[in-house]
Amino acid sequence: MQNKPTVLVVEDEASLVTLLRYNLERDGYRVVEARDGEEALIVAAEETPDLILLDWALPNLSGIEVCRRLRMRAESRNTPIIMLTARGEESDRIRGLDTGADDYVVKPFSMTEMLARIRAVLRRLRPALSEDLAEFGDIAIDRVSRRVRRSDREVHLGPTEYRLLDHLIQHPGRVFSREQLLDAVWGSDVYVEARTVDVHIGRLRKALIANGERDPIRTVRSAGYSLDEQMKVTAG
Amino acid sequence: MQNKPTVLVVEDEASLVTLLRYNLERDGYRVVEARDGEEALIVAAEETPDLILLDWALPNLSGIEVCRRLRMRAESRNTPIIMLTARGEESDRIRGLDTGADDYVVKPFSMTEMLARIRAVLRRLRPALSEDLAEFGDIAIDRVSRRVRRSDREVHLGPTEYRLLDHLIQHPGRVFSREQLLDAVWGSDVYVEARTVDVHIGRLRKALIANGERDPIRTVRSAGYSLDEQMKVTAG
DNA sequence: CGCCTTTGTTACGATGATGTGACAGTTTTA
DNA sequence: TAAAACTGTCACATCATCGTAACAAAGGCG
Repeated sequence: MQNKPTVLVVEDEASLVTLLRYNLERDGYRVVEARDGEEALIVAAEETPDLILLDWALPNLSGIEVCRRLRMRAESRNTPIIMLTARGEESDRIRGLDTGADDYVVKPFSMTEMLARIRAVLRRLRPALSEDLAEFGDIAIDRVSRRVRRSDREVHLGPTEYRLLDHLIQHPGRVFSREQLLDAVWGSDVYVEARTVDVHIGRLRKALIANGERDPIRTVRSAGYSLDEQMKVTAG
Repeated sequence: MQNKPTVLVVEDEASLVTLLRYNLERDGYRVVEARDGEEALIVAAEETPDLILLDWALPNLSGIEVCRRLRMRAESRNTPIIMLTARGEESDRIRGLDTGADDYVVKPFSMTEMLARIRAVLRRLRPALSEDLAEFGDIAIDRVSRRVRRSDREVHLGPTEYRLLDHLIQHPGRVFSREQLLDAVWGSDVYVEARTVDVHIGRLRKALIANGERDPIRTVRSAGYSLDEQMKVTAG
């Protein structure tokens, strides 16, 4: 399956969570849940979601407080947040969006509108995610037709190698540990050996350099892997 | 390719209209114009455009009001609408999405971005509006007579296979998951096994390659099916 | 240079996804 | 109303892909 954007839904009303999950998954997102503020902070750290839907009224920690704390952490500082508020709770702070949220939606909302908001926010803040086409040097990956090409040559990748490349290409140059890659590409719920990542990196390399091209993947000893930004300039 | 999609541009600033028309036509669209809200409603009814670009600030009727009214009419209920808003009208953007716009663009915008948005919205929402004739490589499907032919040979398809091909051909190259196909072809309310899609894909293939022609359908392991764009160029 | 850690690579059994024929039930056609 | 067409599901064969262990190679360090 494609590398889906992950959405964290923080909401205590179970029926609403179910509804959101159904529609979000149908629109191509991966959904993770949290019931209250504390859980939200934990899950946000574990999953590093691409977007957070945050209910304003939560048990334990208020939505605003969660929002504030998320904004203080390095890994979620730039994660888009959409606030859910009930009619009548629209204080000026929310209207001004100065709580750190990027948008807000008033309950009850139409699902069409919610999905449009999500697309809009993601597009504004995470262009790489909503792009149908991602390129890195002479490597291009088309997420619609699910094809990978390297300088006019079609490259065949297995599902895992495809997701792996997709993830790497979303953060060019950034080094990912094996654990991070397992979380992002395999999913945080599956248990596989960290060394398995090596094997798939190997398979990905093999497919990408089949024509004697330069290896686009950089190994960072005792740290992990990344796309090699050198390649962009040195490529030939 | 099919008939050109029609785009209705609702905008009172003449220079912007000219610019949009030029670029849209270059990208293969047919362009019709309206200067104000009233005219927009009239033209929308006459032309039944495939997409509407709607300025938020208009003489006569505000963009939001136009949007609301368009949404109330049967013939434009499902027409995608992209709102144009000026910087600083950000909060109105939210109301715009409430009203039923599918996307919005903040002025000033880059033309590249605008064209990309248009493609994205059309790709997401257009299946409803179909041309009478669709072609893909040497395959042609006539929606009026409900006939399918492959290079001068008439191909007989059952109802489900016909709808399946019809859906695939509307987004050539795009990979659909089994679930997406069930939603689109069977309807979102029926419950059938995902594997049923495989069987019908098989039947569709069998009918299409009865004369030993190339298989136009691509299987993407663990993802779904798509029309194989390679076929267009490789076909003989 | 030896020793240890880390990474690359291969082989292989297990798992999972897909293609296809058969079949029973249902709908449409003649 | 009988025949034909169509539908959804299953069973089974086949093939791709997966995860892991094992070993080779490379790097780091004294």
